[in-house]
Amino acid sequence: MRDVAALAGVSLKTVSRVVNDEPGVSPELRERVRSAVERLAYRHNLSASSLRRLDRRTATIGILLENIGDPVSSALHRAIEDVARRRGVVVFAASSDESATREHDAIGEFLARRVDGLIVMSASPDLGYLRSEIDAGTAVVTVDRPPAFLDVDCVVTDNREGAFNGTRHLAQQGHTRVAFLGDLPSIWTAAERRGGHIEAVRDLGLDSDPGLVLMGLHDAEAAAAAVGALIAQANPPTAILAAQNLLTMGTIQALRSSGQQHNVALVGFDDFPLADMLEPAISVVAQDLPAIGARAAELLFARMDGDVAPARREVMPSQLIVRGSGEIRSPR
Amino acid sequence: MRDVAALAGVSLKTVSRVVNDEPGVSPELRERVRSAVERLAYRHNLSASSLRRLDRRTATIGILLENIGDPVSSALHRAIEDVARRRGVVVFAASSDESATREHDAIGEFLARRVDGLIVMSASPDLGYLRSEIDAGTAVVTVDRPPAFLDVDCVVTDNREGAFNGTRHLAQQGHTRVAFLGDLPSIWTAAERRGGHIEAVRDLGLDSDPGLVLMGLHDAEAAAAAVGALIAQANPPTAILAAQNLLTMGTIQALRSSGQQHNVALVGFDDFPLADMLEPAISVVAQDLPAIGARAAELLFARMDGDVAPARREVMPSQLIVRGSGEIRSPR
DNA sequence: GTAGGTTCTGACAAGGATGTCCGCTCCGAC
DNA sequence: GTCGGAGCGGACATCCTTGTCAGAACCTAC
Repeated sequence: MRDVAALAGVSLKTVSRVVNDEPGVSPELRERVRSAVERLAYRHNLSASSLRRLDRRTATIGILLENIGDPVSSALHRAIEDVARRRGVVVFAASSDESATREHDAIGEFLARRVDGLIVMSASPDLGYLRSEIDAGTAVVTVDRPPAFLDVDCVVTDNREGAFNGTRHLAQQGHTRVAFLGDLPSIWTAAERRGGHIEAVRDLGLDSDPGLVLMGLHDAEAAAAAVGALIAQANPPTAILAAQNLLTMGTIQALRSSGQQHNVALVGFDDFPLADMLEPAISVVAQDLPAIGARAAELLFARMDGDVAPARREVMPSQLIVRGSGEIRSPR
Repeated sequence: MRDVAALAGVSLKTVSRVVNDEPGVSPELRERVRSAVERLAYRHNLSASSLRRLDRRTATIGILLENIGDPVSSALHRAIEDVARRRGVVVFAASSDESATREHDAIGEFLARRVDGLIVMSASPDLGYLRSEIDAGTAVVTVDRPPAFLDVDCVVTDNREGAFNGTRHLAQQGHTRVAFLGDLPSIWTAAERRGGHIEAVRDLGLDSDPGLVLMGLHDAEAAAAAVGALIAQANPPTAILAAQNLLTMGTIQALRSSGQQHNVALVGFDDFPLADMLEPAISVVAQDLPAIGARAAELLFARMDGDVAPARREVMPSQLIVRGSGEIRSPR
């Protein structure tokens, strides 16, 4: 910066004025400074700048998702990026892998770099440790799940209603024995979806066999094994609600390998590419991930802009997409 | 930090020593400082730290991919994250959407925040502008594509060989009219894959009808339309090499909607979930994305650690996965 | 008792930038 | 001729840390 000032024949302060687009610099001088910047390949140091400036902003946010390599997380990430980019804000991203300590560590790294805000798909049973950071001015919003022991905005899908609708849809095809496959019960969405399913079972008078509600399935293999066991039993379910992306995949595999894909009805949770190219095509309860991500980012930026309204919980609807697998009728 | 020092009854420097795990502090004092840090919820400011310290490191890297929401980019991102995390390095991520200016802008934002390194899937026809940054100490590695007009490490798949193998595989099933669907010709991988295909056509004496080589297809819809037109023509191809993720999807759609999925052979590029659940299951040329991402990150960190060897180009093999669609034999 | 070494600690400058404040020049308007 | 305001410069404090280096405290050995 000193070199730029020297080359342009102006003072440090004037360079700063030009770099920050502050008024009080004539167009010619502005141009002279810019060309000196160009010539010297000078790059503004945002760290030093944000250290000094009064608002202390770094124009940086951190996002912590379950796994930035999976379709759900990366769809959210992309949506957030688009909103952030419009404001010149850059995004740190990390994966928790559903580990509270990984999450805690990653968020610590973000905070050490003085992010202006955090968007978190929390794996932690207690986000209370963020309270002091919020008091210190860091904005926080959670996505996909509400914040535990912390009063901040969140954006979630109506998982309960989504699962309810999925099970009801299966009931409408005549099924009474509907199995439910869920992720780890510690995950809020998994518990909510189970809740919605059980509600539907109760309200619609379906078979409430507890052996049909399987939780703790976290990947396709576990789901496939569970489905294999389910359909091999004496009184098997005639329909399945697979309440997560990977569980749907595993269910499809298991049904096909046992040749039951046209006999056992299936509704998945979360849409995926080529769902309509399978035989049968897979009916799903779809979340609107781009909308969730974008909304979370908007809420975050609103907070950063000084919004002090009470914490909001925004609930986004899910959509049942009918494709075939969910419309297989009960043989009984 | 001043408050921590005051509370612990030590000097600023001693707090710094504790925070940075430097030697020369007695265990009792260390403990006293730590508890003061805890009590005051003090958090080390890495920006200020990297500003002051001699190595000027921020423990931050930036990665620029085509689209962090798509499976290829997010798989690379995840692999890079895992390597970075082991070193306590945090990752900025952004999408170029194949726009050189978006890429340039995003990289500029990274550099203004003084990233230690960059991993770039470059959409730019000229990365020369990074030379001054490299001289200034920023490490750069490209993935998926080689760096244009810049002498840095890169990690790429052997696209040419992959496409060659795909087309040869189709030829081995008796096909002589093999269509090629490629992405924008400005994308290096697309051009390479076309090159591999054309080489195979020549070497194996296949029909070299230029009307069978379609480039500039960037999404599933474009591919579907192209395939629709191809198979409707008088002398249609009997096999298709779809040289990109989305183009494979579009091809599957088009073949199914015309009922030709069991008649026209198909080999895709890039594996995808449920490829083995389709009918026919889809044969693909698969890249090892986790390996590419991890390797790129390792090269980057090696450079950051002072490796000054000449720039390397690491070429990773692809793998032909046989599932059915590529083994449909030619009717002729 | 002194010399010589550890071991620990703190004062001070520096890193790249911004905010504040004052002062100067120049120009046009009255 | 005076005045006001725009445009610019310069000095200095400050942001939060770390590198340097001098010095204090303590021990060991002769």
